Order: sequence, then structure tokens, then C-alpha cells
Amino acid sequence: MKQSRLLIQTLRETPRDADVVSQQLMIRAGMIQKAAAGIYSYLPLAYRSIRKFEEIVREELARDGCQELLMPSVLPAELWQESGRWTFYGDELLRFCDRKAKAEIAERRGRGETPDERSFYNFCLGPTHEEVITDIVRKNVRSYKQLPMNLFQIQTKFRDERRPRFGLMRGREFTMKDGYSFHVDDPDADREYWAMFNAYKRIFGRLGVKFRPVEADSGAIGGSFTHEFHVLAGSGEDAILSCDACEYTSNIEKTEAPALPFAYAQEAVLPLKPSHFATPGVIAMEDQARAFKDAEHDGLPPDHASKFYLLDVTSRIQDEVVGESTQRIGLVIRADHEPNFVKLRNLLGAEAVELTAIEVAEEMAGAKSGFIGPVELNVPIYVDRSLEGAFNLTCGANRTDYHHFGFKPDRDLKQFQGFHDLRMAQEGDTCPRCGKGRYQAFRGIEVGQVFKLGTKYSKSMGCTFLDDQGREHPMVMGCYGIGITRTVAAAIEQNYDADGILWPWPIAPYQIHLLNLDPGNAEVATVADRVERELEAAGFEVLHDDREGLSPGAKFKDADLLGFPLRLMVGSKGLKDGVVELRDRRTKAVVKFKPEGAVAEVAAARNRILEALEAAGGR
RNA sequence: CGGGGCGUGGCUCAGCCUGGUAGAGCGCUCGGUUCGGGACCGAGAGGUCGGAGGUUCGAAUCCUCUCGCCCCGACCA
Repeated sequence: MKQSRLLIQTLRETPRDADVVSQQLMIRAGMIQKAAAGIYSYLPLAYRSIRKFEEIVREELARDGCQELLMPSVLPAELWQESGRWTFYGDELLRFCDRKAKAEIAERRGRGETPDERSFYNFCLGPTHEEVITDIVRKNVRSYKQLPMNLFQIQTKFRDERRPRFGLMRGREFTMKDGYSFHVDDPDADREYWAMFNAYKRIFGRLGVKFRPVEADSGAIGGSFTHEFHVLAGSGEDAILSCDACEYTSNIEKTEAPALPFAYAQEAVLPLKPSHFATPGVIAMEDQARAFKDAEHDGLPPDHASKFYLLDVTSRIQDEVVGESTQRIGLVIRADHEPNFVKLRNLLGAEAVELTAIEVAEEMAGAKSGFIGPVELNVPIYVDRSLEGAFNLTCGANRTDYHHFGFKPDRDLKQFQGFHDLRMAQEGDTCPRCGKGRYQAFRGIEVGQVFKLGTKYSKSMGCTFLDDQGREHPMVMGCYGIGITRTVAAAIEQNYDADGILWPWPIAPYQIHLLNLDPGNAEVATVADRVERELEAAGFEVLHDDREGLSPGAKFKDADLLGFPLRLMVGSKGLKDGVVELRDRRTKAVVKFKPEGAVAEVAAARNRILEALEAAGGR
């Protein structure tokens, strides 16, 4: 491919509204162009990478017998109403109505009514396709003999994110591989889950990026367990903790935090009263203990301070589709720990856990923020297990400028609900799985997820089969997603340097950047054209920078920015010595050889790159 | 949703405070000289200053509304 014919405009300067590396580099390299917030066009170079990754996905899924199909992206409301998600999915679901519904609205307006347009929305853009696939399968599969079945598509999705950002990493429109499997029973769904887990390891392994499969939160409803696949990158939005001794790797939302023995068990257990002590202005939780003074104490260790959260818990009556209820509860954890509301939500089987509005909390407690405490409040209170056996703690006294001392949660709380794992695990915590290792922290970009759905959709939508006894059962489902466009962006987040992108070989738009450094020189042009043909005949993908009127320096800069793995330079200076030069974009290593040796040398360089890739790949 | 910021040629930005004929660099076109890490000279093309309304003799500039885009936040009771 001649670069003079390629649709591309590289930019020397970083566009102002690009804030993450992958977005900056992709825009500067002329790969993507923004059409609206979170909505991008993929220009030829980017689309080549995307298609290459799609092909890797297709090949690996085919090995497990998955079938590809393509569902609509505009979905009828009825299906979503059937599953209940029309009501519950929220504003990320972009809803609208077609001409029939609009005519109905107009007619009612003509009759002087003021209809609520939203109630006439009868379509949405698909953010995910459980409803559609379930509808397809229930209409086409009736017998256990047809199961299991694993179907997938690669398609443009739309989620109306409250805040799209980070270019392709969190767009509103994006390309996703979404797969769904259907099974006669749980064990078979489990088998498929692990088959897909292994397929994903192959897929991301072939991609040539560092990644980790990570145990993750499966949400309050739905699956029993789930893994996310993360591309490791410092800019990742997710925190991951990984044991340095065993295999346990998990999203911090889910990571088990070890119980911690109370380190002061030998101290005398004091009563809560007389426990008021003046702490004017002491709001930061970490300062609470340090500020404490009485006859025997002048400051306390930070793990003597507790902090308290008042929370609104929302529950849903799932099968009835409508109805929500809210309950107020409390959470007590050590002041130097972080609360984990996801764990609390799962413990309660709730839909959502949110902080109670500060004004409401202050009114309930009768104290300013910073002095609100659990003792006097008559709500169910859950306590992190790091406080099991703890006493002589401080806590807010529900009186502005006062804290209690001598707090012992299981003794002093009116509605004590027990000790549970409710805090965020931290780097350095002992791994509770093996008891030996310690947690190491990583940042990751979630690019894939395997999820056991169970019978949530098959039950609500009547997707059933007949077993060999003629009895009807709901199918057991699994779902498996890969963010295609996000993965390509994540690969860049992980692989770049000051000069530009460092494409992993398997998804580089082109593998070879052939630079003609003297396009005006007929001999150089002849050699460059011949090398291009030979490399392409040997199966390599070559972008030939044949542009005239550009200095070699300008071509080098562009080549670094585009970041194809190998750069082959043909110029009059080299040809004077009878050589062309091959440069590895990542290592900057250069080899010189006669033009006739190009195919062999490029093949050798490719093999080196692929070997290094294999060695550095995911676990 | 809350808070902040920004909209001026394709890109990065100046001009706005203090109203008076719309600018620079990069990129693009043409001519010439160059040619191994973003060359130089000369000549050009390209902008309803996001949009609407208002104030004014006169608005990119002041006022009002609106749209778009970006960031921060949804955190410590």
C-alpha cells in the first residue's frame, strides 16, 4: 500500500480535548476522528487493527464451536419489557420512538392532550443482547438434543454513558464481541464457562499484551461467579490485587480482606462512658485517635479510631419487575480502612448501596458531619471483621465537636448485625486464600468478561427445552463479552513511548513501514517498489511511504508515531553502500543488508519479535 | 446530576479585560532551492469568530439565552 494514497493526516500537536495516551496517539496518528462525545470514526489504519483483533477472536472462538451471527442494533421495547430491564436499565439505554409512535403522539396532541413522550418510546439502541438472543433461542431450540449452543456476534453497541471519556476506552458507541451460551444444566454451563475462560486466555495471549484474568464481582443479581480480563496499564481505571504466592487475583471490589487480630487485646476493656471528650474541629478520621487525650492517654494509634457510614440500601422485587424499597443501615470500619460498598451490597442482596445525604445524616444524628457515630442510632449496623474483638475505640458522639472513647461494637450497638468482610483489601494485606502471600496492586483496563448468567433470562422470557423425559426446564445461560475497540486502545495504553505507538505485531495496522527516503531518485524508487512487492508476495503487510517532498526526518517522525513493528529504510545513502536498513520500532535495533535479502531479514526480525512477545505475554 | 473550564481556517493558539477593516505557527496549494531525525525562500487558498437574541453608529470583544466539547466529583459520617 502506498502511503501517498492512504487516508491519513498526522498531527504534530496533541489535540486539546484528548486526555489519555491512546486517544492522543490515535488522533495524532490519524487513526480515529471524533464525531460526537464518545462517538468515533475508525479511519483506515485503526480499522485494520480492529479487524485483525476481531479475526483473532473469531478464530479462537471457532475452536470451541461457537457460531457467529448478527443481531439488530435497534431493539424493540417489548423484549426489554419482558425481561424487566426496560424499567431497570436506566439512562444508559438510549430510547426513542419510530414514526408510528410519533404519529400517535401527534394525534393525542391534536386532541389537546399532553402525552409524556417517553411513555411512547418503543425502541432502544442495543447496549447488550441477552433479550434478543434469548428470544432467538427460545423460538428455535426446543430439545435437549440441540444443546449446548454457543452463539456470538461482533457488533456496534451503544451505551449512553453519563460521562464518556478516554477516547475509545469509554465511548458511548463501541464495538463488542458478545457471546451467549445455553445449557441443559449447571455443570454443563460451568464447563462452557471454563472453556470460554481458556479461549479468552488464548485470545489475549495472541494479542501480545500483558493481561490478567481477575475474579470479579458478579453483581447483586445474576451469576454465581465471573472473571474479568484486564490489560495491565498504569492508566487503567480498575484496581487489581494479586497474591504474590498463589493464583488469587481479583478486582479490588471483590478482593477478600483478611481479618486482623486486635493488636491491643491485653489492654483493659473500658466502658463506653464516661466517654465524651472534646475534639473541636477534628473531622479527618485519621486525626480522631491521635487527638484523643485523657488521664492515661495522650493520643491513640490510628487503628483505635472507627468511622461510620449511614447508607441507603435499595432493594428490588426482581420477578415482579416493579417496586423498589429503601432501608437505612450503618457500616462501621476502622478509620484507616476504606469501605467496600460492593461487598455490603452483596451481603444484603441489595440492588444499590448509597451514602445517605449528608443533611439527612446530620439531622438524624443531631451533629455535624465528622461527629456522627453509630452508638445512639437505632438502625441495623454492620461492622467490618477487622474490628472483631476490638474495644477502646473512638467514634463520633452524635454531638458536634465530640467523640466517644471506649467503643466496643458488639457491646455498644443497638442493632448490631455482626462482623463481616466489608472493607477494601489493600496492597500488602496477607492473602486469606493461601495465608502466605501478600497482595500486590496493579491497574487494569477491563477488556473482557466471562459470566455465568444462570436462568435469569431464560426464566423471565420462557426459554425452555424438553429433556429426555419430556419435561420442560429453563436453559442455563452464560455470557461472554470482549470490548473490541477498547482492547485496541488498551493495547496502546500499554505499548507506547515518547515518539508514538509500539504496536504489538498481531494487531499492528501494517507490520512493515517501508520508507523511501529519496522519492525523487529513480534508482531508490525502483528498489523500494521491488522490495514492497517482494514483501507483500511473502505475505507481509507493508505501508510504503513514497510521499515526495518530505525530508527523511519528517518520515522518521511519522513512522515512529504510527509505530509499526518494523521500519525498512531505502535511501540513496544506503544504496551507495548497496544496503537497506531495517529498524525494530521497540528496541531501536538496526540491521543493514542488501535489498535482495529483505524478505529473509524481515522474516527473521518477525520471528524475534514474536518470540519476545510470547515470552512476555500474559500469565 | 453537581462544580469548573473552553468554543476564533484542518490542528495548536493569540486577539476579548479597554468595542473600530480577523491574526500567528503547523498543515494544505504553486514555484524554486534542499534532502538520513519534523529544511528554507517566495507566492497563494482557506474563517457566517459554536448558534440565537440584545446593547451600540459599529460586536470575535459587552449583556441574555442556548447548543456543543473537555475536566473534576459522585469518596471518608
